[in-house]
Amino acid sequence: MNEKFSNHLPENWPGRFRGRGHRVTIPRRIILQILSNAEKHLSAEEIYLRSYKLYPAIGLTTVYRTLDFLMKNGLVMKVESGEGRARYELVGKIEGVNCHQHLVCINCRSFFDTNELTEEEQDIIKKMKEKISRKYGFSIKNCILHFYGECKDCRKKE
Amino acid sequence: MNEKFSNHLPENWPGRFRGRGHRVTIPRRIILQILSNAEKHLSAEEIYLRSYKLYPAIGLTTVYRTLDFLMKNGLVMKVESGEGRARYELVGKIEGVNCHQHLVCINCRSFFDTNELTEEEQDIIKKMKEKISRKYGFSIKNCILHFYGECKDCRKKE
DNA sequence: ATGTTAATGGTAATCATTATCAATAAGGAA
DNA sequence: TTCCTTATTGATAATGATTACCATTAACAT
Repeated sequence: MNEKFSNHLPENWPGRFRGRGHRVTIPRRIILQILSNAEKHLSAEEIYLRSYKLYPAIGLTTVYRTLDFLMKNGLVMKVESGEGRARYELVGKIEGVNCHQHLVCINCRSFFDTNELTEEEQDIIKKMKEKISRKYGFSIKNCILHFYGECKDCRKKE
Repeated sequence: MNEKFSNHLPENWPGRFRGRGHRVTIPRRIILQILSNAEKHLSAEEIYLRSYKLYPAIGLTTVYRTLDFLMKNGLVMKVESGEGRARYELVGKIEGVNCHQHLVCINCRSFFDTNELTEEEQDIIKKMKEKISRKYGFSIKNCILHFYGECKDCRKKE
């Protein structure tokens, strides 16, 4: 199992929801489960297909709505990187730095997820986060470093 | 004039195009001009509206196609940050680090562009870029650091 | 067990982006 | 300069992801 994708949910997420007038529903459970087992970042449609296997009553609309809901509650991050559709990933740890890197090919749009940050680099980013957070009054929940360029295959073909 | 947005085009971009069987056309000139004068990152539609003022014959399709063309030729970077539409910015310097930061509100989707990197931080990112570049055979042309969170206004409203 | 209302799911609508294709114009050759 | 080839354009239609709508359902506080 890829360590990078072994994120798990915060201890008592159901409690956090119930306390705020939100409900713990089957779609929410299922989608969180799928995201926490995912081996890569999934698109809404991929999540829908996997949910459907576990719970055929689910609708695509609900998937979108649930992802949005989870995002606004700090459990999920939405990532758009030029493919024409968004991908979603679980935010494993609310506290602490969680900034990995995405490589995007500007030609074929292929997409790699990497995690090459040293501790020193994570630290720099953490400080950056705090500085910007203070300055703009933003409560930053997550970050991603996007690198745009040409992938190995596309470079060969030119 | 905001220093951050005073990027200008590489010296002889028309020559670079002509040498490769590409043509220097009115839409390409105009769109590059608009991007190089832009005070912020523009969406395709915004670019279209500004182009239209200078050259009403232009079509929206051409704007999209031209942006794509300029992107693949390393002059423009496309950025998607969860608004539902992409934004485009000029790549001022092909060489050198050019990694600024985008703040995106996961609630109202507002978008800020900042440039708070110290020289030390730019340096760290440059090294990261080179490391990843080597490891994955990617020719990285640009990067952006995305911070996701809640903006000042949305935090007040809760 | 019950009532309130948050949440769901099917369908239709929206909106950004892309495909198509005939017409146009950039720029090398004569 | 004029002509020819073909890269590029622009209008329209098509696509595909995401969102709006609304009647129905089901969490969960009481």
